Amino acid sequence: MPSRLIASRELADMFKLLAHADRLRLIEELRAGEKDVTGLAVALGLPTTRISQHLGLLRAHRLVEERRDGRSHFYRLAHPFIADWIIDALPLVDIRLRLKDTDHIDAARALWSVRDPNSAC
Amino acid sequence: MPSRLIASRELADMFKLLAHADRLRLIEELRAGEKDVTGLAVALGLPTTRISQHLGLLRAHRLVEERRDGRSHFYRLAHPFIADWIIDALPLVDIRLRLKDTDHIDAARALWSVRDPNSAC
DNA sequence: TGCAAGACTGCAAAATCTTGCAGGTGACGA
DNA sequence: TCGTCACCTGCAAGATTTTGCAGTCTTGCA
Repeated sequence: MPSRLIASRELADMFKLLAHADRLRLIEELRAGEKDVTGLAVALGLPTTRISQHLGLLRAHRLVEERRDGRSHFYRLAHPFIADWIIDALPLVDIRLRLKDTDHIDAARALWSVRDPNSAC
Repeated sequence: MPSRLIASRELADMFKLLAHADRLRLIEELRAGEKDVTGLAVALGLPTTRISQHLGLLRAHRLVEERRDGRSHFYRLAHPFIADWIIDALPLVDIRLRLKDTDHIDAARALWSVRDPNSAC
């Protein structure tokens, strides 16, 4: 099989993994550092079961790493660079929407770019 | 609705659009310049109907633009930057696979990065 | 040891995507 | 005008994802 085809499929798999708002928000949360499942569930306002399922996917594809401490499971980004790369896509979202007013994209960029994401909403 | 949530959803929509090997290959083909539907179908070895459907999606989200000339419809990338951004993700694919041997990813990077993609396979 | 907290997994229903096919539109040439 | 070429759209079957729920596992603590 040609390299070109392999690369497309592998890339598509990774895009598929990121093609869910919950999982993008998880990556965003983890950008600030490791967090346990309950903490993430509270931050996103979702049931822990769902968070756990998403984390299971991200973990299976080695985008996050797990550390256990007592009863808690702490997760962190395996490669924080991915968060920066996602931020790079914001201009494309902007374009895609063809907004006259790009304020909320700018706001989002600021939120994703801020040192401590939890200081803003 | 918070900006953060909007951005996640819009980003997820765009990732979803890119989460298909055929569509990634279309973007790759168009990186070299505009091409008509039949040309793309031949390049990818797929039926024109399917190509047309994929292009319809990409067009609806303004990732490609169309120009008609006689019976042919020529497509081009609305924002060629997207192809560069996709190339930036190859290291993540690499990591995701945790390959001992990254040769075929290197080969893919070379293919995506080459000036004229049609000179290589 | 018994119980509860924190998290994971399996499963099935619901939602979403993909794909081929049948049929339709507009442009070109005889 | 008629036929063909290049392409698009609608639709339904099939495949894949998402989601909630029930049940399980491990750890900490009394």
